[in-house]
Amino acid sequence: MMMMSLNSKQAFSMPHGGSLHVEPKYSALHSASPGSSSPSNSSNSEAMRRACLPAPPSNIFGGLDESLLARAEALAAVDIVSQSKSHHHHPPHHSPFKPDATYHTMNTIPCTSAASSSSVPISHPSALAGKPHQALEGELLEHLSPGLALGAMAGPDGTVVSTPAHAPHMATMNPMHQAALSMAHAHGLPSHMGCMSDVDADPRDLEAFAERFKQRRIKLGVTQADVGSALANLKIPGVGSLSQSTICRFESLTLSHNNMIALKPILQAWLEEAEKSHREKLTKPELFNGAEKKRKRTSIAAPEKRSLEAYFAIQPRPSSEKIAAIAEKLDLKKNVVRVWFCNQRQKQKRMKYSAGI
DNA sequence: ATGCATGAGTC
DNA sequence: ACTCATGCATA
Repeated sequence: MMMMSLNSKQAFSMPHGGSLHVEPKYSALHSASPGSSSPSNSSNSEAMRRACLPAPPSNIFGGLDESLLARAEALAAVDIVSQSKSHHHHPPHHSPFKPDATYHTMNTIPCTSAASSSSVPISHPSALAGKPHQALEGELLEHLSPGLALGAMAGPDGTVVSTPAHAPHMATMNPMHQAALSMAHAHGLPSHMGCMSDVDADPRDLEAFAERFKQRRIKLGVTQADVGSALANLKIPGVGSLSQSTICRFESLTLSHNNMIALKPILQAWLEEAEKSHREKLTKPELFNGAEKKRKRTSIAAPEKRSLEAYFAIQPRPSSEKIAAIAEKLDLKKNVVRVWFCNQRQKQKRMKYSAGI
């Protein structure tokens, strides 16, 4: 049984948790941070966020609650209307199943599929709305117009990526990083490149490395999935395999800053190993296999998603009750809604210098 | 490439 | 119950 595929992941997790504000190491005077308010970085960033978000100073919005919500809904509605563009040939797919398709099974088979492509036009629908709301409890739901959302046809197209064209940010974000992890240390490397240390955490370097990594990986004819599973063969203490998803996210810089930093040395180690092996025409395609059950992925229909986004813009951190209410309104399972909000928050935070928030 | 989900560690 | 790192499933 593959029992190692589980604990190996935790190797990178760091003990920073939510608001653990420690590890002030690293002289914070590397690269001047741009004007952009640093997104999320290590340690206390979370604490700060929390200290800022739940700030319902006065009820200046008291009377605006409704209008705000209405606006959110209007936005969602507009989306629906302005969707029938011109040429689109897609059957208005509506979730055929009730939002209850969430069966899961503990499947622990390492990646084995292959799929790799280039071009990474990352575009994220960052909802930049930070109105500290809170007084919109019951009303919040009273106003939602599920009829509108549900009634309107689901966007026939899958192209919902209305990239808000982010500015050509110059990178160099907050250099408030903490070195790599304790374990997972990259081993001695040839270092004949003379331009990178495995312990640096400069976003610019990360970006550069990710790019080089991808190119060289492709040159070696290795897929992201291959890299993921090959990682286990490196025998680095505490480092097991990773999924294609993670490799992909690393290459596209869609991981958190900390995560990028933690993974870099490992992937760098792999790259060097792979190139070495390649030179000597020696490959070690060690792959395991396993076959178990599958998991059905819940699919939230476009209309519901729009409503969720509208709510998110108003209140990114709804209370449990609110979540339950929203879930009911949208006819979704509460847990699905909760997870959706979690993922949405995570997306907003993920690395990738989003324009100025 | 990404959406929805799980689980460990926190708070 | 949340954040974070990850992963399966899927477009």
